[in-house]
Amino acid sequence: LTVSLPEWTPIEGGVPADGDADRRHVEALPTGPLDPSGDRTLELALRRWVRTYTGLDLGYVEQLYTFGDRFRDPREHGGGPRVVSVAYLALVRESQPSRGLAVRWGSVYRFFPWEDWRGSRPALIDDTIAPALTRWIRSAPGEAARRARRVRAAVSFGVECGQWDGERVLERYELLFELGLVAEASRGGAPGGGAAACGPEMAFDHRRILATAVGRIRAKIRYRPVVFELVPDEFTLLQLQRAVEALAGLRLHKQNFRRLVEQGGLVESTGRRDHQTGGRPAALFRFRHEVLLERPAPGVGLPAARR
Amino acid sequence: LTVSLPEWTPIEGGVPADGDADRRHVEALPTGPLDPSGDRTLELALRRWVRTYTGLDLGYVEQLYTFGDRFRDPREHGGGPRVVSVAYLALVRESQPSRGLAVRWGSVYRFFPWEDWRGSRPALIDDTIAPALTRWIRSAPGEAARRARRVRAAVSFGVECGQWDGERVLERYELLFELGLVAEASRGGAPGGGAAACGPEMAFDHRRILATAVGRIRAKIRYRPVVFELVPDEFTLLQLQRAVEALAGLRLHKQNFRRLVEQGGLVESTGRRDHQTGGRPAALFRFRHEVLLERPAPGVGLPAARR
DNA sequence: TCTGAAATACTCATTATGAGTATAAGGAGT
DNA sequence: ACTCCTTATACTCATAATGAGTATTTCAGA
Repeated sequence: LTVSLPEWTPIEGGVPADGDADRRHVEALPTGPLDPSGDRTLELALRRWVRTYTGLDLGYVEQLYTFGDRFRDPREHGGGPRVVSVAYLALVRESQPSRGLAVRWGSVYRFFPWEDWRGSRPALIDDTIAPALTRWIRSAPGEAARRARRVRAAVSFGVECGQWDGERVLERYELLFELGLVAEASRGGAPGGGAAACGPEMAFDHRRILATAVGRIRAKIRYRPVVFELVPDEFTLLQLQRAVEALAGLRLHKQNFRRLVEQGGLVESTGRRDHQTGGRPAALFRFRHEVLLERPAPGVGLPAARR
Repeated sequence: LTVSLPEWTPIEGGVPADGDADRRHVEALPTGPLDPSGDRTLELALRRWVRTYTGLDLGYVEQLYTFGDRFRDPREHGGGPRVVSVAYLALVRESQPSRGLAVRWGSVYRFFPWEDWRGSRPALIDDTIAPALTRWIRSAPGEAARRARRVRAAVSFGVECGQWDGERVLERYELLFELGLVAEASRGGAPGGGAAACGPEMAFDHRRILATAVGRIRAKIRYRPVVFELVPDEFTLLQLQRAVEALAGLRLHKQNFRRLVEQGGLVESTGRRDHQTGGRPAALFRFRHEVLLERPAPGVGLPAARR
């Protein structure tokens, strides 16, 4: 699961001029201005922008969210205009932009180490986050506030009751922000100090945007067959499973995944096989587009929770 | 299921001046301008606007979608500015705005008669929509286009395979728009003529916005307990069911609904009973907030589809 | 006290899900 | 050719969730 990262720190409202090149580089999402008299729709404007600056022709695109808080661009403090950004989420197959113009791919989970449970429960949670949560709960003013904080910690991180809801990415990020555990928190007036305890800093509110995107795609995968945007036309079931796992941040039961996807009519065999697997060759499958006609919400059904 | 409708036709970017009062009234959603130097967040701006113009203090609010097509406000043709609207969806209990300042409630299904299956399969579908779809499919240029249209009709309206996906509200609206079956289609250059065959006209692209909202809330109800925003603090299970049915546009099996909501831990009895039911008095329930701690996605689980 | 109307309680078959065990089919090394 | 390692694939089985009923209870009002 990777995200496109420009080599330059984008300035909302424009691709940076050469004069900005020596500014401190902070990781950021690619952004660009909207030409009001330009494209017919926002989505077309986005596609054109991406084609221009990365050479990539986007396939699957969905509008994510519109971010319009005051001071999300700190230059607003100095009299700069209020910057409202309409964020889009695109799924692309390429591992590299076709003609990478100052853009590269980077792992999403580098910015959200606590979201990747594919190996095991991330150590960061027990080492850093849980103690900070406990302190935060204890330091609440009054019993009612303490209860509220306990509930919030439990819902977001599944402490105590042992539930982990993969889709609450944004809630977790915002809690960590308040706890001062993400680097950009010190900018916003929250109790800073934690510095880069939980992943590297991102420009402006871009980590919030990315958290929104991860949460959205994790939810979507359940009821729309969007994974297929991320695998080649022909794929083995394990490839498909790995893609789902990357999105969900979870390991899945291989046999059940196969049953789900095969008996659910999501894929059909091509008859060919892949011999690069290291073990028994795997059958190659393709997406069955007809499933869209048959079932209202054909997703890949992740396990509801982890205990 | 109702929607707030201003008595005036809103002008994007402002509450209408008195001079506009004699313009032709077209049904519309309430809209207002964003003061860039005003509220801290878009949501706060929305809440303040609604409080000012309707006296209503909104509870549940979620950002819906950002609409930014060119010419969605036709005055753009005459040199007007490009209007980008960030739409929000709010759920409110009141049946009337507290001090209804030129705003009233109206049924959503008046604008989407084909979406209400609570009684039975809407006659409009067989009488008007299905024949138009058939003509539209037949008139496609070439076999490939004809197949594509057949697929689209089948997915959206569940013709042939008999599947009805309640959440595809927007897809259906857009298809009817292309078919010229909604009144506002004639404005957009589509083959007009159908006039008000499928519900009354709405201003600008407001019916598209409303369709987006209905689709969104129908999806959301499955995995978040949002229905409770629409019923009193204490309610009978039938009241709750009626609220879900209004959103979903479907009749539900009463006994199974009870089982779902009761054994799912979504509600708890208050001990009191409602004697206004006409039959055996119904127990009054309240929402169990603790369920948010226990389950990751506590929705009300509608039946997947209708055959 | 009868009756209609709803609420509530059960039943039952079917399907979906989570977690395994067992077997098959390749490659690499001997 | 044989062994071993690795991955793919096929089954099994208990449990939970779902869809569709039937049966019973409890009220208000005639």
